[in-house]
Amino acid sequence: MAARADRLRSGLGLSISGPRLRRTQTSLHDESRSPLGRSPVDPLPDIRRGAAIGNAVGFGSVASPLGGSLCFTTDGSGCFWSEFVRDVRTCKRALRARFGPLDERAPLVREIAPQVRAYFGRRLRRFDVPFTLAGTPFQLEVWRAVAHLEFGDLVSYGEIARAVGRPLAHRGVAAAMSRSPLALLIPAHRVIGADGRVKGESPDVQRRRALLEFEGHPNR
DNA sequence: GCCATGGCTAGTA
DNA sequence: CTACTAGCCATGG
Repeated sequence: MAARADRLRSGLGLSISGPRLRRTQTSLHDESRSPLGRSPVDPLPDIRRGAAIGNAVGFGSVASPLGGSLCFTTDGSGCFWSEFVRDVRTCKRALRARFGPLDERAPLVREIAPQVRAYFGRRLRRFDVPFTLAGTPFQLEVWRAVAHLEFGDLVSYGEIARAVGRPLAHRGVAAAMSRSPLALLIPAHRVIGADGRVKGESPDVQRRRALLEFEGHPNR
């Protein structure tokens, strides 16, 4: 398991990779072209919890320099959902309706929030947090591989496909990306087309572009 | 199982 | 550079 992840990490990020941790200040506060890509209320529909229900669901939010905030939820063993939202209150309301009371002081929340802040401050290369993911075996492998990408890395769908041992499954990788339950924490924005451009046409691409710009890759 | 649908790709024009 | 084409693949209905 670990061997594959390591192989992946060392093998990735070289072909299309660009500058790392370079300082680029951008006008991401501009709400007119909001990078959030989703309405404040719709992020919850497809949350699937992988673990058993026990304690209250943990909740955390961190204001983002891209606008809005990154909100996330945790259960006993890991983070199982994260998304950029415009309005935290609305998000919390929806989450409570779905999961009941939220625990904003859960240990995992206290562990993850600082990392998110560090990322926004450009002080974090890669998130190191436990996930509770529900998905097909293929999705889990792909998500895990992508989670190893670091700040500023760029790889193609095909490279991820090769990394998980399915050299021709690039389209499957794309599908898995679009279904990732963890925005930012699983850095799907670092996976782009082999031609070096951001793929897709949903409003979601704006957010990925904004994140890439934040990480030093303008004009993608 | 068949079919449509994508955050795809490499090749060709 | 763009446009089109024929492959390729994991899901979900």
